[in-house]
Amino acid sequence: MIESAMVKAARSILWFRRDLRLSDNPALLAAIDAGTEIVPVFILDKSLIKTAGSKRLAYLGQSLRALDESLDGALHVISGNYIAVLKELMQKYNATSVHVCAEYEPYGAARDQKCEDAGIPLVRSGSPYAVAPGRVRKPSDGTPYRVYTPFYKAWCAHGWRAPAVTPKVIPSIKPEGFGREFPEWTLPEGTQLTEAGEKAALKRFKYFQANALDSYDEDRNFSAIDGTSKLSAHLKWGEIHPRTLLAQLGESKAHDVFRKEIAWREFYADVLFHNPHTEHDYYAPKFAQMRYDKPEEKFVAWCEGRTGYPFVDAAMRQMLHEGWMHNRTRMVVASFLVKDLHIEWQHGANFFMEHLVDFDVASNSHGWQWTAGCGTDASPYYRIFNPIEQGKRFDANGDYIRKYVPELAHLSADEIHEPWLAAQGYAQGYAVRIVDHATERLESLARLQEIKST
DNA sequence: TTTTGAGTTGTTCGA
DNA sequence: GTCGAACAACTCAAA
Repeated sequence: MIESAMVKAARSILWFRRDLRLSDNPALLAAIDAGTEIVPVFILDKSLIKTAGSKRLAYLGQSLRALDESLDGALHVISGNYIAVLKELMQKYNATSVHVCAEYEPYGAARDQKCEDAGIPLVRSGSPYAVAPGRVRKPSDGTPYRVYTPFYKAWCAHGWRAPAVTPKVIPSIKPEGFGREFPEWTLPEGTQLTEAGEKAALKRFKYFQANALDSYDEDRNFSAIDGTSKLSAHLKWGEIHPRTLLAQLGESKAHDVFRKEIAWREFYADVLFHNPHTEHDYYAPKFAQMRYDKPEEKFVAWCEGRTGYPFVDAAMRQMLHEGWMHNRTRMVVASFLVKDLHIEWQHGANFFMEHLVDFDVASNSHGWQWTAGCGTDASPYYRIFNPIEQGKRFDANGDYIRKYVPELAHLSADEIHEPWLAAQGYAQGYAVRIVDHATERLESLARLQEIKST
């Protein structure tokens, strides 16, 4: 009796990072278990703010407000160096442990290591994944997988836990006279983001389940259809956990395709965990030897969505406007940058990092590398997206283009993918093509030829 | 150790 | 318009 009372007298800190939710949160449960009271905190570290663009920061600000509301105003939000802030909090509240959700990507893993080196008693519970990076390995020799399909099979066979319970009562300490440094991040004029927070995430998942999940295998490719889950930002910030999603999936084709998308996120997290340098470097080193062009005027045109290729420009403007881009068009714009403009993937990846609300370092770096052909799967050298054909195939009516490129809104479905063939194609000031796709495709193949078997 | 089959998302050309 | 073949060679996983 006395002993358990003494154990329970401890206070614990719950350090939120990318797990901004209360349900299915093992670190929260561990923190409650470890102390009579918990101190929930989010730390605004400079390095976090430096790498996130205004849209991601605005989303984060919203998500923190939502988390604070569900904690009944108990969330401490503090600017400063994470080690200094944690030490201060531990002293102030006489806390003996700091509970976190483990992180595995280079920045997060290094940060947590620094905390431990500085004497912070971190207790890791759970991870942002159904299966933590490093767990799925080849049975033959224990090394990690480098190919997706066998990884997926092994990942399924490994399995995952059922979602954790949601605590009924969270005995948290409210900040008094400090710790309420909620950022006033505002959006650039004209931008519009999806709603942030755990409630919004669950609402979106339910909507997706009711309206799009059963036709996901087909509809997810069409950029004008709301056929994807749009859960990426919620997953990025941990407003919902992949376990929660997986627990709701069945065995149909459509459900399996969605499960595979979740597994892609985990595969790339695993690949980056085992190869931290591939955050910025080539997974296939020989691609570093290829001839590339410097990011100059054409790169700027790509960034601003005025390449003269309607599908590419619509996609880039969608990202600038919403902080999100459809999966299909992410590949199209990436292929265009790397194979039509011959610019290294890192420039595109950095631009995505600045503008995507859902930016995830593993998915981003390896998604780009897949398109560039230097990533994990041995991409056939001839896989070069045709931006015109992709538009015709996946946005046949041109609705997606019309929505984001008003200079083309007056064109019919037959004209909109090739304004250069339409009499009124440039009547509203649309940009002239910066390159010729057929020419640049051949150029790209020629440059690839130069690094063949080197 | 050797062998074999397979590898997210495409495009073009010619019949 | 539709359809199948061709487009390199290599690496990986597993038998």
